[in-house]
Amino acid sequence: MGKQRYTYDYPHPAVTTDCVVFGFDGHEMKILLVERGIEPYKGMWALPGGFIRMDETAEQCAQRELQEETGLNLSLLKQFMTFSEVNRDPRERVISIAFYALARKSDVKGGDDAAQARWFALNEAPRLAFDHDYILRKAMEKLREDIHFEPIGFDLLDSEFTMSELQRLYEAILGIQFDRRNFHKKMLQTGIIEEADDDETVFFGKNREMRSMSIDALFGDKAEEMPRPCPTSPNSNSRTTRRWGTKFRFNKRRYDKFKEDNNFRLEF
Amino acid sequence: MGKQRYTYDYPHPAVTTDCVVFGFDGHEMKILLVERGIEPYKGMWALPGGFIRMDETAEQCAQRELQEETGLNLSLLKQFMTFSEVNRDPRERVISIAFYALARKSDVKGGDDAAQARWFALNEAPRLAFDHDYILRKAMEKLREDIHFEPIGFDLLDSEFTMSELQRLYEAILGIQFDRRNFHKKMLQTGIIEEADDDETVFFGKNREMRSMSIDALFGDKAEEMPRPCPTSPNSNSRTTRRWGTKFRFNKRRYDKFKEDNNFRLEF
DNA sequence: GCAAAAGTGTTCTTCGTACACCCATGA
DNA sequence: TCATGGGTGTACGAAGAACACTTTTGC
Repeated sequence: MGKQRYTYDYPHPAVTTDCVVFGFDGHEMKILLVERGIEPYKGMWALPGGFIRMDETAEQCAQRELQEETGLNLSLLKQFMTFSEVNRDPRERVISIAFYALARKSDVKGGDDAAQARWFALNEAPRLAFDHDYILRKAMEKLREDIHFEPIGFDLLDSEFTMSELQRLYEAILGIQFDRRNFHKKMLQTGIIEEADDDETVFFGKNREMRSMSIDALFGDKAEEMPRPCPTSPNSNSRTTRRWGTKFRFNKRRYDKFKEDNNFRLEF
Repeated sequence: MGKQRYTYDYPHPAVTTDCVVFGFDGHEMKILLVERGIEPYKGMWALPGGFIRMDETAEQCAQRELQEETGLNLSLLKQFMTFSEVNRDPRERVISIAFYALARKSDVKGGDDAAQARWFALNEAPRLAFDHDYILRKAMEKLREDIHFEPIGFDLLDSEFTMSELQRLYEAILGIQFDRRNFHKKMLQTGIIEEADDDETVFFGKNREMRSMSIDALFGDKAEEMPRPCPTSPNSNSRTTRRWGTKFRFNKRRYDKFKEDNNFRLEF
């Protein structure tokens, strides 16, 4: 059959989505790139993405393209900016709606169904096709902003994680160093993470009187009567007194309540 | 000459920009709407905006359309979200890149070059065409977020303003009430506004030691040796001892420095 | 003259931040 | 055994938040 063509009274730009997928391997931030198989920029690395279809939203398009090109199926894609420079694509006028997404550690390690997709450490990424370097930088800026208000860090870790992993993650995203003790206290104090040791919910930290925490800084304050594992009493079920490598998990329920209490504003 | 038409191998959506223009009359938030002169939604109110041209960016398009439809020429348009629902326009597939902008009090009062443009109080706005009610709500959410980090409030006031005006503005945007004294102190303490009384720059507040201010709250703290107009000494040039209606102005230079000192993160 | 808005300081509480030592693990 | 990383608490200073009375202006 003959090639179908589409005609309009006025010129229309093409519209694509591009997706910046962040990952964290426990030590540094990674991004997922695909190698372009066709011109333009054939052979260069680029953000996964592609042209929007007429029957899908930008969100659906980004998710589909990500799945097709990298094998990753991430449901939480966050739109952060639309790029509309006139000559950003040599073929024709292309406007790109950009998203970022967060992949779990397991995705980063296992990953790469698609042969042409690869994880790169942020500072080892090659130059990208089109204006994707710029898009990437904007995504990183947005991620830094968002982490002040959303507990996005947890989407980058496995469901159970150590406090040090969490701290390294925040340090990697924000590019600053935290005091270990202050970070630990601050995180517990919010009440949105809990010890994952036993199955029963141990109530750590105080939950009341929580206003706003300046993020800059995720550090402690005065420890206030928090129940702690007493090392003297022999813990029955775990024979080896495991005091190291304590695992924590994110408590979504408590986070939602916390946000509600604080007028939906949460600042780490 | 015959009607020119534009043809593509693959279907292309139409792309528009829409612009949410906020204003503040000293007491409540306003938005600028235009009445639609053509179908669809003829006669309804809508956000100013229109189709993008092939030789302009989305930002340029938004600025141009705003000028054409309302007579306002605002240079600071902030892109906040792109709307891509499949059926948001009955004519064809239309993707809209949305911006918000801030107009000064004088623009709100004088305004309306265009016959079909009008300012509405936020809570008195009619139902809007297309999905513009939704876009408006998203713009308001974004404005609330942004005010934590940017001194956008000042773009809504004239260059000189009273502390009460500023407070009413913040209260209108954030939907909360502040303690007058705490607000006053907090604002001066940041050092980014100064008294506009004399021409000479009076150094108000302290500029050092400024980390992060939780916004929720723009209130005071301990007053710290700030030079204040002494009411006993007769002020020479103004015969009437004017203690009320003190005007302030925004100090951009000091704001930039402040931001730099704080790693480009500013939280009110 | 009365009501409504603007101007101004102090105190207490909470939070941020700096800081040091011990224990476990693995090379 | 030595180096590295994890685990834990306290004390001080800054910032947040609550609070009342007086002066002016406009009706």
